[in-house]
Amino acid sequence: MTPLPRRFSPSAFRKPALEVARLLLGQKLVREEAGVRRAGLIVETEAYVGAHDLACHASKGNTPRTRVLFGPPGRSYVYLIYGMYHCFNVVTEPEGTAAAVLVRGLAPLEGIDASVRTDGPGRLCRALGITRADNELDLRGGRLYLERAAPVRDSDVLSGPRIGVDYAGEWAQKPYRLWIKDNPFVSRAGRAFPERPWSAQG
DNA sequence: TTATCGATGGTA
DNA sequence: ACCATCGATAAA
Repeated sequence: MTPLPRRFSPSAFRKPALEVARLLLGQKLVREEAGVRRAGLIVETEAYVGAHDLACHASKGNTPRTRVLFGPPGRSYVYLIYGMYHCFNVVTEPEGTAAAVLVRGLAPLEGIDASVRTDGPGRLCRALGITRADNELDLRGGRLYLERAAPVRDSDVLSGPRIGVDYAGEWAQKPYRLWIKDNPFVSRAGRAFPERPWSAQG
């Protein structure tokens, strides 16, 4: 038996963002720069399901910033938020369809000091050194990539509304935020909101 | 513990 | 003007 490839192929991401958001839970995000390797397990994600999703940046159209969302799956979408922080996404769906998964929480694995927090989309980018220079990267290789790691059971996955998208009307209420139950590296921002088991999600 | 507020700059 | 955030500070 040959071992399963640890890298994901782009076809793993050529599917609806909600499926990819589920797939990414328990997988490993790795950053290598100047011979330094930093990595963590993904414990919290959010799906931005397409241009019709008013919370998705692609709903503003194909612009210099959002063009990567309309491109092929399996690439990074990194943007600056509030002038100070970065958010890391994985582009999903076939080329021409714009969707992505935001990574919101990491459990530190390698090369991250214990005093550095990795819960929250801005903090995890800071911890790994992800910036806009990492936008539009093919996540199979190079200095930023995903690896197969720890499978997560459906019974350990919860879902709830996405954080910070109140402007998106009814889209703000959809349970497109997923996280690993009881994991300490899940941001606490969504705690006051209703949550439901992934198994009830369908 | 929760609530509020300012920092800071790309984007449209 | 807005923003897929964070950290400091205040109040309780």
